[in-house]
This record gives sequence, structure tokens and C-alpha cells, in this order.
Amino acid sequence: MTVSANRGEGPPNIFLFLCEKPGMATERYNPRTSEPRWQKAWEEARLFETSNEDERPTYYVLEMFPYPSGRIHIGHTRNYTMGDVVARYKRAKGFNVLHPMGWDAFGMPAENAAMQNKVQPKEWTYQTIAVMRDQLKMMGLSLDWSREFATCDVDYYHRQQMLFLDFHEKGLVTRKTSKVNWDPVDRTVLANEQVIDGRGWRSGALVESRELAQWFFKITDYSEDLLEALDGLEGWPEKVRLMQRNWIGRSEGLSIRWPLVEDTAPHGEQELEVYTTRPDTIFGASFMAIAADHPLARKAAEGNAELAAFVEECRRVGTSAAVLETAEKKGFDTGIRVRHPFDPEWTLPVYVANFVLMEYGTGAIFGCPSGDQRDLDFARKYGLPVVPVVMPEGADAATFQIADEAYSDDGVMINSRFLDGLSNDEAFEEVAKQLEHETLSGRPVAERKVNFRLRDWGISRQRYWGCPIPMIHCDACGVVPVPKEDLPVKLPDDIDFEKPGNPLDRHPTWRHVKCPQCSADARRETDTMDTFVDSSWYFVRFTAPHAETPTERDVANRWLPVDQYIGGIEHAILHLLYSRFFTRGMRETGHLDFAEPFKGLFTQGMVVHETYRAEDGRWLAPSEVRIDTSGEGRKAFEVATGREVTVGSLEKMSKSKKNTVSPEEITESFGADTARWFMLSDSPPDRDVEWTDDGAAGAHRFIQRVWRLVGEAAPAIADVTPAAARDGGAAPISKAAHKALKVVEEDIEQLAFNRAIARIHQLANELQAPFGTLAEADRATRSAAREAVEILIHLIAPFMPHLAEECWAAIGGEGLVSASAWPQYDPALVVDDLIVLPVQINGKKRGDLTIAREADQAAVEKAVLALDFVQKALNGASPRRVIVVPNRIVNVVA
RNA sequence: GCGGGUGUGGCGGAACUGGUAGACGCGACGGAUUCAAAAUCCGUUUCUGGUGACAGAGUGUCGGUUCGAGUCCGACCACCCGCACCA
Repeated sequence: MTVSANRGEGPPNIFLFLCEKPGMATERYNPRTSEPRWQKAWEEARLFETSNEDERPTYYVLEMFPYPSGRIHIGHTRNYTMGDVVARYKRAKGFNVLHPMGWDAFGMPAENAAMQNKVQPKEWTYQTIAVMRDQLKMMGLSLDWSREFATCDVDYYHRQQMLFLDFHEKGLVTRKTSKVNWDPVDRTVLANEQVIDGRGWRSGALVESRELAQWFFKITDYSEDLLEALDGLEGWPEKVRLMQRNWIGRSEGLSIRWPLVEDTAPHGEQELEVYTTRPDTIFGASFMAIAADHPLARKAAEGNAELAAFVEECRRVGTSAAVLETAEKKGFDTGIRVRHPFDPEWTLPVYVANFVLMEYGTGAIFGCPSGDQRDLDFARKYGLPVVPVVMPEGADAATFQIADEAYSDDGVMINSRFLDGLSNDEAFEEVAKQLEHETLSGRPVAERKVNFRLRDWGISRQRYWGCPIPMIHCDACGVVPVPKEDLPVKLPDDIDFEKPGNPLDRHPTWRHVKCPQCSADARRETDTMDTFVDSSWYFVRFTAPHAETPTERDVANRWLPVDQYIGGIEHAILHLLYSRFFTRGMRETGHLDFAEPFKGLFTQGMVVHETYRAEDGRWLAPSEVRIDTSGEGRKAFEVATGREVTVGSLEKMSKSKKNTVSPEEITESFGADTARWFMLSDSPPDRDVEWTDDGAAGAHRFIQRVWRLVGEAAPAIADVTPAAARDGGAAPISKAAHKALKVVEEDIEQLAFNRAIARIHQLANELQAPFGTLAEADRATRSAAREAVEILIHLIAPFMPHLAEECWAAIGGEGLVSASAWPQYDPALVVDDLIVLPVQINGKKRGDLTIAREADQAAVEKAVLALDFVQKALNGASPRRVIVVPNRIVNVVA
């Protein structure tokens, strides 16, 4: 019977067993005393402080910096451990490694905490950072803390304001009105993600769609560049590149101007411009649809109360995706008619439709029901004609019909006059060619146009805890930039959070300034920047964190792009796209000389845990649950009540489901090395890993095993110099070590940490038996053993640095293993002289052949045919074929 | 709807460009050590049949290419993720 305590009673008290048996040399490894000692040793040696003057080749490894939300959680731990393994490995390989850490410290949670706890956001944030910094330090990460900063440091946002002004000067910043989600209770703009079912996520108020003057970065100037450069980002996951491609959303089409029928048009309006990617379907058009915000819709609504009501209704529905998704497709006939560009006699109605977006294309479309499902639904609803114009190749034009499903694939043109019989691609060209040459009031009727889905980046937030936008509003001079010498625009510290809305607006003095141009009374911009701005260049700042200017150009050029960036897939689009834009902007403004910030990108999986739920629906934390495996299957019981609880699915660790295990719980019981080792074991790093107590215990078991292996070998290898054994009885020891060294190296280079760990396990297994008799072994064997132990220690060092140091010290190694060079494997030792070839008969494995590695094909064939089981299978006949794949396999075809 | 990914023992997962399927770990079972336990060590562990050597089956399903398929091709099924009134 096994009843395992699942956290509730605390971890098994392993520290009581400092000495296992009287007379036995090896004590158990005690991470609680060992880990802090080595952390201190590293710090005193300033081992991880990186110098910009170091001449060696650079390697920049960076993990996405954390938001100081309260405590480090286990997901952070996994992320930073991965980066740390790479950093420590590259350092051992002789690179000058930059591995910094900082804090993405502006944002709403600090304001929320301020409102709830009556502390200033600044105070709360720095307190939180202090706690989290200590937690990170417990992990034994090889970080250069001398470069640490938080984005809310005045020093940092000062330089960000400098960048903003430079961007502004270069024309990369613009101010325009745009539609936003406005929460009327909290009196602030909400991001789309913050609108849930049309309501503000905090206030629960119905969100309004409002027009507001906002600051924007002109990321769309770079649409084409940002898209094309994705092809060159070979160190990025294809998935992320694809997501960015889709997000940028390039499409090629035609912008076509349709003349309005004079007596139906509002005064002064003569034409309607639409964008289409399918000009080939122009003879299938049966209606025009325009956005509710389209100028023509507004004008038409002026004299039409019913239409005005419809337009108002569309606007109220809001802009959030969730609302749009469920809204029924509706239209309203404006009474306006347009003439077909190829046939002045043919007129089509203009509808205002709730599914047309003002933000994309021209805010107007022509509807071709036969070729677009949405248009088809619309046409059926309002009784509009449906004329098929493209049919699949081989279909019969006379009988081809559209019923409930539109045909949007490629095909052959029908019912399209001069286009009939062409492919739809040819028809596209033909329509474009003709309309480009026709004119309407002196200009071409149509123009080829490339459209992007990407929109400019709105950075205005009506918040306090963010980087102030360094602009001033003057009644006389308009919007005036704050002169650089007046920077930084500092956030005030005395802030009142009693009322909703932006506290900067209400501050008694902060916003009142003199206009830098005319010295009249003027007002500061009270919007602050989106926190994504802060994270769009922090990786550059790390290269010269104390510089007066935002960057030191040469230093930035030397370190960047980041060789290996590691973080969550959730940032695949926004953060990474913004950073790519920002880097381009910084190049434009002379702060650096490259376009792409991240050469290698790795997106790691989440840490997940089972969920537990009591009968009454309460979520239970792992520490409140006892797991019982004594009966049939696993059962879980609530510790407090003894009642059985439901074991639920694996979920990302979250407070709401209480399925969290904190990094402290682990480090305090098993130590940081166990957490690090377990986190990278088993699951590939880009997939989710399930945190289990058994797994953690297993990782800790391995630590003790390595410690014992090294400790027991130590006396026998103390007085020998390390040397590989090429032949003789000790050769297997050296071969095992060198093979492992080669493979682990390759695995780490590929970030295949789970495979590297499996290989290290294997090496420990292979050393186990020969090390049992080491005390009586000859000198050559002990030399080989010493070398193997040193290799083993180097292999575990990136993963379990504390244990590695302790082992290094135990064998009398010189200095710190964290500061020593990676060993080199001997190519002669990673190949075997004798190889075992599997032998197949008709593709099924029937046995093995052991033969010299150099044996040629003929020799192999001869040896194979001489094998008992082969002769038996052939039964005297000669084989039809013998396939010998050198050093791989032999297949005899009978 | 569009785009992408994944599917291998009881579980997490290995398997480089087609070449011994199941490395390594977890769990389980058996044994050693112990007065007993903890810890540790040794062994077994894809399934079916057989005491056994061995035989047969087996990488979501069906089919194909090949001397040989987890890997390549075609169709399908399931799950996961991203985007989505994009004209």
C-alpha cells in the first residue's frame, strides 16, 4: 500500500539523513546549505557580470522579462532555466555571454493594487520587484544583475521619451482620431481583449464605441518590410512567422470607382470607391455595401431618420471581436444607386451593412453573392440577384447553379460577357487592364492596390502608471513636443485613486505648463504610452543600461540581434511585431544599425498541473489534497474534510483554479537544482510540462545519485590525472563519456533539453557498474574514470550548477566549474571498431551481425549469408537481392 | 470558416537525411539489503500465445510508393492552437 502525501504534509524530510550509515563516506547532498553557498561564490567572483570591452565573440541570450505581478511563478522558472542553460553552456564554450534581467514594470495591475490597497503604484511595484528578485536569485540563474532595470525607472522612461521625440521628428508618430472601446464607468479606453461580451472587464459597464484623438506609431509604413523580412528570420518558429504574416495580412486587389446615379446621390457626392481582391467577379455584382461610418452613409442618413437609426445601431454594437462575431448580418438600402463600370445602363443598390469595416480597404465593397458566402447570405435575405460567374473547371455553364453555398475557388468565367471562358486569374488581369485605362472625371476608374490588414499602433492610454507622452497642447501653437532638454517628463508621486478615470487629468498641478514655443499657459498630454512600447526596446537598453542616450550605437550593434530569445507563444504577434517595428524606427533615428532584433526565437510551453474540485464546486490547491493510490486507480481526498474530490484536467497553473505550485515550495524542499532539472526533463521545451510530485522526487533522486557516484569515486580518482582510455578495459568508460559529451552538446545547441537530460541519465547508468570496482582498479582505469567524472560534471553544470560546483569541489577541481571551459570530445572515441548490424530477411529483423566497422560491402554480404538463421531462411536457394546500407542495416530478399 | 500543429506502451516522451520502434524518466511488479522501515541496489515491464527459446501483431483509421514506412504520398478521423464579417 502506498499513500503518498501530496504536498500537504510538506516534503519528505530528506535533510534528516545527512549521514546514511556510520562509516560510509558519502553524505547526502544538501541543497539547502549548498545552493546559497555557491550563489554567494559566483556573486563574489562577479562571474556573470558581462563587460562590453571583452573581445571574445558575443552571445546574447534573453528571456522575456517578467511583469512584477506579485510573485515569480513556475512558468517563469521554466523560461529562465532554459535561458540559463544556454547562457552557462555558451559561456563554457568561450563566448562573451550577455544574460540580463529586468522588469516590465508599468501597467494596470499596479494601479489596481493601488486602488485596493491604498499604496502608490510606484511603491507597490518596487516592493514587488524586490520580492521577485530574491525569488529569482534562489534559482541560481547566471544573470548579470549589474544591468538590471525596471521600465518604470525614470532613467529608462526618460530615454523612451527621447526615442518618442526622435520618432516624432522622423514622422513615425501621428495623432489621429480613431474608434476605441470606451468604458464609461472607469472612464478609460479598453483594449479589445479587455472587453468581454460587450462589457468592461472591471466595471461591467456596456462599452461604447467612441472617437478619440490618439497617438499612433506608424507601423503601417513598414507593412511590406515587416512582412518580407519574415522570410529571413530562419531562427524563428515557422508558426510564429505565419501568425505574423496573417496578422499583417497583405492582399493584392483593385480599387474601383463606381459613378453614382445622379438623382439618387446625396448632394455633392459623385462616386463610390471600393476595394476588391476579386475584380474578376465584377459581372456577378448585385449590390454595394458600405460601412456605417462611411461618409456616404452619414450623408445619406442626414435626410433619412430610419437610416440614421440603423447607422446609430451599428455604431453602438461596438468594435470588439466577440460582439461582431455573434451579430446578425444586416443591411439598409440607402436608396443610392451606382452604375456598373462596364455598363452604364446597369445600376446597383447601395446598402449600409453592419459587416463592412471602415478601417479596412475603402470601407465599401461590391457584393458578389455567387462567389462569397457572406454576400450570398445577404443577397438571399434582401432578395438580390445571384448570378454565378465562376464555375469549377469542367462544369457545365448552362446548368451550373448556386444554391446555399457560394463558389469562391478558382475556375472558369461564365455569364461575364467578354470574360467568358477565361480563367479567373486571366479575368482579374483583363478587368484591371481595361479599367485602368478608362477614366472617370479625369482619373482612371481603377487602380491596382496592395492592402494590409495591419493598422497603425495606437499607443495612447488614459492611465497613470505608464510612460508620459512628452507632448504639450497649446491653444495658440497646437501640439508641441517637449524640448529634449526639459526631459524627463516625470510622473507625479502624489496621486489620488479615489475616483475613476485618469489621475493625471485630475492632478492639481501636473498638467499645467507653459508652451515651449509661445510661453502661454498650456496643458501637458495626460495620455501615457501603451506598455508594449516599454518592452519594444528593453533588449537594446540592456547593452548599455546606464548610457545617457537611449543606446550606445556601437555597443548595440555589437551585441544585437539577440542570439536566442525565449518566451511564451502568447507574444507571437504583438510584442514581437512591435519590437521589430521599433528596431526599424531606432535605425531610422540613428540609434542602431540593424532591422531585426531577434535572430533566434524559441517559444516555450506552459507548466500545467492537475486540477482538483470539491463536491460543492470549490477549486482546491494541491496542498489541500491527498492522493491515494492504494485502491483501484488514483483517488484524491480533501485533507480538511476527508471527502473525495474530482481530479480534473491538466491546466495552466492559475490562481483561479488554484492548481499552483510555487517555486519556493520546491526550492525549499528539494532545492533549485531539482526544480531546474525536472522542469527540463521529459517534455520537449516547446510543449507543456506537467508538474508532478513524483517527477520532482525523481529529479531529486538523480541529484543524490550523481552525488553518490562522484563521492564514491572521489578517493580513487584523487591522485590521478584525467586521461581518456582508447583501448583496454577502461575504454568503455571513456567512450561512454565522450559519446555523451558529443550528443549533449548537440542537444543543447538545438535546445533539446529533454534529450540532453536523457543522455546524461544514460551516462550515469553506464558509469555505475565500472565505478563499483574503482578502488581496486589500475591507474589507467582511474585516470579514465577521473576524466569521465569531470565530463559528467560539466554536462550537468548548465542544468544543475550548484550540484556541479559541489561535485567539482569534491574531486578537488580547480576553481569554479561555472568558470571553466567546456571539455572537447575525442572524435576517435565516439565511433566503435565493431558494429552490430541488424539483419533483416524480407524486411523483418531476424538477427544481428557483429562485424568490423571498416568491412566493405562484399565482406558484409558474405558474412551475412554465412549466418545460421539466414541460411535456414534461404533453405539452400540464393537470395534475390542483398541490400547493405553501410553501418546501418542489411536486408536479405529471399 | 481560414490557417497551422499534433496523434507512438499504464503515463511524459526517444527514434538524425526512410534503415533494429519504444532511448531516458515516471509509475507498476519481483528480488537484494534491513529486526523493521526509509534510503539504496539488481531485475521485469508494448500487446497476444507459450514455462521457455520463440512466434504473431503493433506508431489514430484506410489505402499507396519502397528491399524496407512512425518517418514519404493520397483520403479520412480525433484533439489542440492561432486568426476571423479583411472585401
